[in-house]
Amino acid sequence: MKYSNATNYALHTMVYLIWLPKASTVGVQDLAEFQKLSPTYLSKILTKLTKAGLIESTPGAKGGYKISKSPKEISFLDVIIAIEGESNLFNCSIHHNEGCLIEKVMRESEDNMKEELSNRLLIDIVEKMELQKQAKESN
Amino acid sequence: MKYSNATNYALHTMVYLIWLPKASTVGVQDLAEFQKLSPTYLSKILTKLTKAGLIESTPGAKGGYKISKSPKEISFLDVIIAIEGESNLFNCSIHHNEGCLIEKVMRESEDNMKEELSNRLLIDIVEKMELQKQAKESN
DNA sequence: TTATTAGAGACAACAAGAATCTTTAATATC
DNA sequence: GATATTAAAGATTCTTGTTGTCTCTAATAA
Ligand code: SF4
Ligand code: SF4
Repeated sequence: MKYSNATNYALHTMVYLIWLPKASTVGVQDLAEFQKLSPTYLSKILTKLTKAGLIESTPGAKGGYKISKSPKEISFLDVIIAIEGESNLFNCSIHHNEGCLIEKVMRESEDNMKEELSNRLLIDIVEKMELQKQAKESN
Repeated sequence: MKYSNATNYALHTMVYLIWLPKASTVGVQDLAEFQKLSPTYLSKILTKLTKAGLIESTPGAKGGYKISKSPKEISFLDVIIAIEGESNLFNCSIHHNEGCLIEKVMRESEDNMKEELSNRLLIDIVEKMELQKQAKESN
């Protein structure tokens, strides 16, 4: 059990887009080159992010992607769900039993992780990165 | 991303073994029938649990499996690691960066889940199940 | 010695993920 | 309106890991 690579790529892309100057769009070509990925493959990941409302896309010349304005507060969980879907990690094999204690523990532990992931915003770590960068430059 | 079915089977088996009267062994045949599984397949799962030290196996006539005496306190996490291994959910694709903030968040959230899973003991839910059963019978 | 049971190995079936190629649709610019 | 540019969708292949079966070997109680 592990996250798909697509989730990894999506997180990197989102951080990059947030780090970018606002209102500037960037094409899938650049994003792919930045991560050493095939543009068509990354395109599918970006489409998922778009459908989840995390980024906006405009086709045509001078088009590309940019961060969706409305959610200035995009959490890690938002990105993960956009890629992995929102199904549970643990699902009962055969006879689903209402109020089962095994399931309860598994779900609760998963919720713990999701809780943490929903509280962590991408913008926070981007800001930290910029601080680190500034500190380095002032050396 | 989801738990493998093997983890599900392993959890059911462990709960069943703990629920069983102590020191009584049960063969893979019975355990497989109980879960509607092929014995040979379940056998592999049981071998993993044995190697992890969670259960003991004795071959030969009147042999079978029983819960390992020493750890009366087997956590959910123990079972999960025995099956899924102990690799991280999130691992960096290409250029691993020391002190990366993305990785940090992902690891911390995962640790949250594992923390919860390590605090939950199988024996606890077996005891709860027995209480539920008694309550039902006294009706 | 024999019946019984776990364990190991090879192997097939299947599903999901990763990745590429091709075609289509939308849009800014001229 | 024509054209260049760019996202989106579809089909398809490749790879990987899981699931499951079959067969053979090793250990052990009776
Ligand atoms: S986890 Fe509980 S509800 Fe799910 S299959 Fe097992 S016993 Fe049934
Ligand atoms: S998560 Fe961080 S350390 Fe890992 S590949 Fe991405 S940037 Fe590098």
